[in-house]
Amino acid sequence: MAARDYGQYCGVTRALELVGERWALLIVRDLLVGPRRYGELAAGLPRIPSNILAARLKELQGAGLIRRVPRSRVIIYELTPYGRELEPIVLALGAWGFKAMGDPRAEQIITPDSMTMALRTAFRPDVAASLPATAYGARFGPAELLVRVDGSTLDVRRGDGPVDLAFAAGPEIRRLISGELSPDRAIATGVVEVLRGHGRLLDRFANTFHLAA
Amino acid sequence: MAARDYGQYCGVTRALELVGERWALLIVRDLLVGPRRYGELAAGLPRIPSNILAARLKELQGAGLIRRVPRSRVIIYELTPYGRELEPIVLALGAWGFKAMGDPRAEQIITPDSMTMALRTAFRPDVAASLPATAYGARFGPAELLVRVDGSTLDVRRGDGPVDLAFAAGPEIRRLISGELSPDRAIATGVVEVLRGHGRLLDRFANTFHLAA
DNA sequence: CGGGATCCCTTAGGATACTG
DNA sequence: CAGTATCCTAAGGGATCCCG
Repeated sequence: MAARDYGQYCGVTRALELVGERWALLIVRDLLVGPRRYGELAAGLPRIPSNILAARLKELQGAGLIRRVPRSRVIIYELTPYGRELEPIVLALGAWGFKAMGDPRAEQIITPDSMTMALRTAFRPDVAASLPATAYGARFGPAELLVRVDGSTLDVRRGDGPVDLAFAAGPEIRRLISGELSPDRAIATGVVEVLRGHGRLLDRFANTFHLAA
Repeated sequence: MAARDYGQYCGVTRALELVGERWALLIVRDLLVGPRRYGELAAGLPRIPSNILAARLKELQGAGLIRRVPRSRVIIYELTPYGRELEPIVLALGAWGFKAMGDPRAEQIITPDSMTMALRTAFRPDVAASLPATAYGARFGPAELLVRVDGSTLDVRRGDGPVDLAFAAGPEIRRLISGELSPDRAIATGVVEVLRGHGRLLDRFANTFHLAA
C-alpha cells in the first residue's frame, strides 16, 4: 500500500511516489474531467486490470489525492483540491507528449476523457477571446463531445446538443491540431467529415485549438 | 526496450510511455542540472540498480531525450532540446511534491542535484530582482553548493567559492523554505548553522527561495 | 576505474475468473 | 456494479562480475 520509495528527501521523488506508479496519472487525468465511478474509470482505461485499478484508487485515496464519495447507492471518485493541483502538470505532460505522438497504430484508441483533456491542452484562450462564441459537436469514433467556446472559456462535455459545426474525425485529427494539415485539406482528404454546419468553421476550430508538434 | 504502452492515442499516455517508467524522470532531473557521466548518475541515485540505469539510459536515448556523447575517453549523457523541455514539468512536480513531504526519515538522503533542482523550484526571480546580488555557500550533508543570485538570475553549482553567507543545514531546511520556520528560529534551533557571514543574510535567502507547503 | 553486463530472486503488474 | 481472488509473467532490486 505504501508506494515504493526512492530514498531521497526531494519534492520530485515525493511526487513520483504519489503519482509515479503505472496508471496513476491516467486515473488523475480522467478524474480531472469530472468525478467518475469505478466502472467509468475502467471503461476509460480499457487495458487496466481491475485489481490494479482498485489498488491505485486506494493508494491515491491514501495519499489524499482523491476522495471516495457514496452518492445515492453508487460510489464516485473525485479529486481533492490537492489532486486537482496536478491539472497544469497533466496538461503540460500532454503538450509535451503530443510532440512525440507518431501516427496512430491500429490498436490505439481515443477515449472521451483523454480527448477532453487534449482539447483543454490545446485550447488557446487568447485566440478564442477574439472569436465569436461557437459550439462544436466532435465525434471521435464512439466518443461524442460537445465543445463550447465562449470568449476565453472552454467547456467540453459528453453527449451532443445544438452546435454550429458537427464533425467526425479519427486520430488523424492530431495533424489538424498541430497545423500539419490545413482545415481544407482535412476535409478534402476525409480526415474530418463535416456532419452539420459549414466547413468554414473548421478554420475557427483549428485556430482555437492548436499544439506545437 | 520499447516501453510498455497504454494503448491510447493521447499526449499524456505518450509522455508516460517515454518518461513514466520508474527512475526515468529522476535521471532527467539530474541531467537538467548538467551533463553527467554514468557513474555520476549512479552516485546521485544510490538506490538504482545498475542494470536499470543502463536500461533507462538506452530507452531515454532511443526516445530522443538524451544523447550519449564520448568526450575524451569518458562518456557523458546530456539532454537533447526535447528532453530539456521537461524542465518546467519537473520543477512543477517538485513544487507539488514539496507539499507532501513530511519530515525526513532517517534513510532519506539529499543529493546535490536534487537540492539544486529544489532551489531552482523555490527560486523567486521577482523577489530576487529587488535584492542585492548575493552568493551563498550551502552545505547539505556531504553536498556543498555555491548559490549565486544576481538580479533575477540564479546560478547553482557544486563546490564552494567566495560567499556572503555560508551555512550548513539538514533536511529540516524544508521548513525554512516553506516559511514554517523563521530564519531566526532556524538558527536558534540549530536547523541552520551559520559558518561564515552574518546570519541576517538568511532572511534574504528565505525570501529569495520560497515554496508553499 | 568507468561503464556497463549477468545472475538470481522478489514483487508489481497483467489476464481472467469470481463474488457480495 | 464495484470490486476480490488467483495465477502467471515480466519488471525491478541487489550483488557480483566483466571488459576496455
